[in-house]
Formats: sequence, structure tokens, C-alpha cells
Amino acid sequence: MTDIQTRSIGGNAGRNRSHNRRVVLDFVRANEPSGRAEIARSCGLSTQAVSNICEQLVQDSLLQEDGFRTGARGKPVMRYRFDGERAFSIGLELRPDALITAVLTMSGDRIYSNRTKLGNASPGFVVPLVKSQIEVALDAIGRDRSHLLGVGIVMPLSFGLLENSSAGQAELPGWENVNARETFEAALGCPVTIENDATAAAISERVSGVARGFESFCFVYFGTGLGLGVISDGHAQRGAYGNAGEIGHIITQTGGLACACGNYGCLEKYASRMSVRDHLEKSGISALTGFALAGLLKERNAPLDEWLNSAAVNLSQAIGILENLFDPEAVILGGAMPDTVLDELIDRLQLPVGSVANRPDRNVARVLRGSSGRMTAAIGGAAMVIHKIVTPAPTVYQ
Amino acid sequence: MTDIQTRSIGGNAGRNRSHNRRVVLDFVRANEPSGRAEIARSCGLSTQAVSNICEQLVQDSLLQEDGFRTGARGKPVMRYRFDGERAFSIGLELRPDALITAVLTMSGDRIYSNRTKLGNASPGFVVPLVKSQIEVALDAIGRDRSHLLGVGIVMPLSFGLLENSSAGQAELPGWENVNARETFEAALGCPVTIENDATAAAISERVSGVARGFESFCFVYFGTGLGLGVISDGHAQRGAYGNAGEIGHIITQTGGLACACGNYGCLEKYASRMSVRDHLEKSGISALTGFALAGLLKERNAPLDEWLNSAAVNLSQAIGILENLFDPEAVILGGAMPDTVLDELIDRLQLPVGSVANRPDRNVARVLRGSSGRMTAAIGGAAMVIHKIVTPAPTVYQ
DNA sequence: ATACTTAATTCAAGTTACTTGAGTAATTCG
DNA sequence: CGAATTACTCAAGTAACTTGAATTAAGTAT
Repeated sequence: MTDIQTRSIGGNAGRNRSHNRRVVLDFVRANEPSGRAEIARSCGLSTQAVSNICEQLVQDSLLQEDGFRTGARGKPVMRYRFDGERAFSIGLELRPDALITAVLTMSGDRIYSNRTKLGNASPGFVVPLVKSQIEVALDAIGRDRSHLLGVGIVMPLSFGLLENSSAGQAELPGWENVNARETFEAALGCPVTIENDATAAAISERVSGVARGFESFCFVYFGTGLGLGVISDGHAQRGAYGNAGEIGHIITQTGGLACACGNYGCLEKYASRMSVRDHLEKSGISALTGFALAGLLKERNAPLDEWLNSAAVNLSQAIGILENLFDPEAVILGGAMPDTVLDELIDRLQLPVGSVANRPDRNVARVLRGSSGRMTAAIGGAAMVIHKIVTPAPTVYQ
Repeated sequence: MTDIQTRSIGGNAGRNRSHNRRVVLDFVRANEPSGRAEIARSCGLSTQAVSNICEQLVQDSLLQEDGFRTGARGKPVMRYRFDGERAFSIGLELRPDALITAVLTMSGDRIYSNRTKLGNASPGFVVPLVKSQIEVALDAIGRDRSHLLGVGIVMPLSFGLLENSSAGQAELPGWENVNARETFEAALGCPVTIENDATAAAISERVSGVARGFESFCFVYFGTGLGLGVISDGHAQRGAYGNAGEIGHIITQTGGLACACGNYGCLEKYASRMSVRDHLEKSGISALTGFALAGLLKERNAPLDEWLNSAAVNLSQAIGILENLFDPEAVILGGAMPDTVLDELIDRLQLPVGSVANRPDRNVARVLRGSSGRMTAAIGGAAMVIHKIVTPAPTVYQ
């Protein structure tokens, strides 16, 4: 269940102001430190308007002054930085077997994290647990609760799909007909944002990772399967029914390995945690943890090497598809896979030459490594809250 | 060169006004007839603001009064309707060999079209020709010029790509370093919108075709190659550099036919005007026109039948990818291919079962046929103008 | 019929937040 | 050192919205 899309509403001076605050915040966050004149030029506002907005944002401790910059001609620029130290947000990842909690300051620094095993992921059990975990986190960080900006919850979601469809398997039992946002908001008494892991990770990357300053990019998320988060003009793409980004089941090998979804040659059969586990098990190796995988990579394990090659071939193809369809600033790889493995994968990619991403004027690599590890999704949950506060609506030109 | 949107800009009274006009128009179009008080409640504006906006919209002949409604208590409601008959827009498609002109009323009815052969597509030659073709069209329809809402121009575009990249080939000579919008706006003295054929066709479908009422869908456009237009939450997706939608070069046959882009098995080698032409030529058949193709289909031509089967296989796979990545309300096939051929193609598709589009609650087919024919792109150009006037930016809630 | 209730609309004033243009300040460049 | 350059501020001006009272035209109850 999702929240049905609402139609756009009209603007007035007040709504305009809050839009402009977001525009300015978003710009400063991506381009800090920056001066008012520069902000004004970039945001299409007068310097006077920006001056007023900045003054207010400083008062609200969302921006801070960062001293004068000299060296260029003209009057020295008073530069502003995003002030991310006082306010904070809480992110939780809900998996069938675990609940992970993370707290992030507005600037994206993790100041708390925790992992709790879960025997039961049903709403009746999880909702009170989330509530108590938030209390535990608040106690642990010892911060004023009034500075909590909101809660972001990451959980496997799929909306209205058939039993045997590609995405349906990971769904949490008991949540099929529950509006998760409303349920959590009622229980927690503060704004809640719900998202899937890949989108949350993508947002996290834009809030405080390698995608800072990007407006359009793709994030390929290694979870149990393989997910895709797409940010376009600063906003997450969810599709008509909320199921966008099902990259694991695009076919990269015509007539390849049989997949549970009914097709052959799905990307997920070649590039995912499941696939590396399956491949290693054929050689009698059981590597369930990221730590174990990183170890195997270090000792140049042959089966892992085979997997890496095949994963790289298939990922290259999928990345080519993403580049051609979305024309992103970059494709980011991250999630539940060790950094070293991701780096090795990226190293082995053979990206198509004939892609719209193969531009002569690139200034970032076509593929970047994002943040990874067990906490990625929970951190993403907290990042979603920040994103929501900072990111303005896309502009429609007259 | 186009204007690629990088980030949202701030609002002011004027920008706010034009947003509100769009919000009101969009609402009335979807809920006509409706009164000002109702509009105000739905759009989150005061009745006074709505009154002023409506007055202006009537003046601009975008709304019309539709008499009073009585029967309920209180003062009778003056109801408004969308006025689709008086205002109009002009669309042009610029190809290397032809310039096509079409005029659409706001309600999407074509009231004029024309095709002129082109020996020279350079700016110096084309810009004055466009200007004069518009004059010819205005004379032909005999309408008040003040009701011309804008001009939409469809032309092959690719931004900042390498020579050998997949999309670069179709580019018009002489336009590489020209800002087409600015050039045309300066010459024509009215707002100009520039877009590629696939996106224009997609927008056209939403304004007055099978995608009316859709917020998110994909349009696969048969042009010389194969293009993709993506509408997401009502807005066209263009990617970070404006090159999104390069669907012709996604690989649907691992190790398949060699493509000019350097890869093997690109979709365009199996499903495009080029590919059907190449395939038929192998059997000594030359079918350059849509009419000829439709004829071959009617007489159950064997080589065409072969092509249809192979095109359907590869398109099915590509559509599966679109569904999984974008989760659209539907995928639409259209463009320079006869309706009968498109219908036959759709008939032969074998869509993946394991796709997020395979929902039990679907109320439209997964694949629809859009408008097709020579005029499709020019009509799309005119539709872009309408779309721009009517569709507001999505609202970001606080 | 008459008075009351309801709801849409308008009028006029008030408010917000932006823009504009003149003026000031601080620095580099020649 | 003066000229040029750039950032910023002040004060006035403006567009477009909101507010609250007044007006209008029904329907409804007496």
C-alpha cells in the first residue's frame, strides 16, 4: 500500500518562501561553501531575497557563516555552509530477520547505530519494537527530542504484484495490506517516510555520499537480490505503482541461467549476494558474510574470481542499459557487499563504448562506488528525512 | 544544445502565478465543469486568487464560462470549462530531408498539416523556412494570431556525445553548436519548445491520445532508429545531459548482430524501420514507405513475417526491461510504422510473466498502440506546447 | 409571501516576499 | 594610488496572494 499521488497545489507567498528555502539549502549543501551572490545567480533569485533567506536559515541553525573568502577581485564573499550538527534524523531498516537503527545528523554523520535480531516481522510485533528502539537511540545520543526531524523506515516493498512476479518474494509477512507510513506515524507521533532499500541508499548517497551535487543518477544496490534506485532531477523515481527499479530481473544473457521469476538470464543470477553465494557453494565454499567474501578476495580465491568475471560482464551490460535509458551523471554501486569486492567489480567492468554516457566532457567516472555494508539501508532511511527537508520541487519552466 | 535543467530555481510572484495558472487549468481539464469555489478548495488557493486567475484564463481563451448551476443551496455557481477550440499551437518536425508542420487546437484536434521537402537542414536555411511555414499555416487556418500559444519543434538531438556514440549519427548538420530554442525564439518572436521525436510523441499521447490521464508511461518510437520517451509523474524525463531514452542500443541478443555503435545485439538491429528495410532487402524487396509495408503485411509476405517474429522477441525483452525499471502504467508503441504493422507486432509480443507490470489489478493492457504515421512527431511538437501550458510542477509536501 | 439559511462571489484593504536601483564596502589590478 | 570589480545593504516599489466584510442569489422553513 502506498499513498496515492495527490495533484499539485497552488502556491502563495508562504509556500514560495519554503520552496525557496529548500532551493537555497539544496544549493548550499551541494556547493558549500558558497556566497549569497553566487547562490542568487544559481537559484534565479535576487541577492536581496537570498540575503533574507540566508539570514533566516542561520537563525534556524540550518546554515552557518564560514568566514570571508578573498583572493578574487571585488568585495570578499561571506560564505555559508550547511549546518548539520544540531538537528538529526532516525533511520530504521526492517528485514525479515533483523531491525537496524541508525541516527544521522543533518550533515550526514552517523552518531548512533544498533542491530537487533528479529524473530517476527509482523506489524504487531515490529511497531512497538521500532518505538522502543527509537527511545533507546534517543537515550543513547542524549539529544533534545525537539531536534528530531523525522523517521525514515526502509523495508522490502512491492505493491499489488502477483505471487510469482519477480519482486514479490522478499515482501515481509503480515504487511501486505497495511499502510506502513500511517501505521508508524500513528505509533511514533512524528513524520515517517517509507522507502525500499535501493532508493534509500540512492538518497543517502546524494545527501552525504558520492552523489552529493548530482541531480540525476542511478544506484545499483546489492541486497539479497539486486535493486535499483533512480534519482532524476533530484527526486526518487517510483513508477506508477511504486515498483520501479526492479533491475535484478532484466535479462543480460539471452537464454542464460533459469531464474525463479520464470525467465532465463536475469542479471540477479549473475550479480548479487545470492549469486555469489550459490557460485561459491558449488565449490564447497560457504561465504555468508561480507567479511568472509572480502577474505576470499584477498587470497585470490579462484571461484570468486570466476564469479567476479561473470558478474562484471553482466553488470556492464546492465549499466549500459541504465546509461542509455536514464542518461545519469553516474551509476553508483553499493549495498551489502564489501568495498573491496565492489571496487574489484568496477575494475573489471567493460562498459559499452557506444553509450550516451561515453562523453568527451565527463568529469566523474561513469561508475562510482557508493557506501556499503550492513548499515547502508538504515543510514539511507535517516538520509531520506534530510532529503525531504532539503530538496525542492523540480521547476517547470514557463 | 538545449537547456538541460540542472536544479530547481527559486520562485517569485510571477513564477508562482504561472504555476497557479497551470494548477487551475489542470484541475479544470480533469474536473470540468467546475466552479471557482470548488477549484479554490481543491487547489489550495483562496477563492479570490482563483477568481483572478480564472478571469485571466478566460481572457486568454483557455477557459470558458459554462453557465450557472442551480439546484443546490446558495448562490448559483458559475462553472468553467477548458476551452480547447480557440487557442492553438504549431508543431514542426525538422528532419534532414523534410519539414513537417501541424497545427493543433488546445483540445488536441489537428486543424492543419503540411510537408515540405528539404534540400538543406542548416540553421541558415531552416530558420527562415520555419518562419514562413508558420505564416503559411496561420493564413491557411485563418485564426487570430494572438491565440497562438507557442511553437514546438521536434528535431534529432544529442548532446555532447562522441562521434561514434550510439545516438550521434542522426544529428542535423550545422546545428551542433547552436542553441536551437534561443535561435527559433529570436526568429519567431514567440515561446519555442524543442524536443526529440520520441519524447514529443509521448507527450502527444498524453495530451490527446491513448495516454490521456496517465502520469507515468513509456513510449517506444519507431523513427529511423528506435527512440524512447518516458513520462514520469506527468513530466518528461530527459536525463542529466538530455540524452535519456536511447533504447535502440540496449542489447537484447547477447552476441547478436553487429551494430554501428560497436556492440552486438542492439535492439535497433531487430526492431526499427532500418532493420525491417535491411531484412526485406536481403530478399530483394524494397519497401521504403509505410504504405508499402502495410501492403506486404496484408499479403502475408514471408520475409516480413520473419522480421515480425524476430522484432517481437526482441521488443518483448526490451519492454520487460522498461516495465521492470520504470514501472509504467503502460508501454506505448508508435511512430513511423503503419498501425497494422504495430498491431501485428503487439499481437506477437511474448511479454515476460515475471515483470512488475504483470499485476492482477491492471485495467489497461501492458502494451498499447499509440498514434503513428508521418505526422506523429510534428503533432507531438504542437502537443508539447499544450502540455507545457497545462501541466504544473509536482508539489513537494512539507 | 416572507424571513432565514446557505454558498458563491466580489470588494477593498492588508500582507508577504520578491525585485529594483541606488549606494556602500572591501578587495585586486594596473 | 586610483580605477575596476564584486558583494552586499538599504529603502522603496511591486506582484500576487490572503483576509474579512459586503453582496448576491439561490433554497428552505414558517
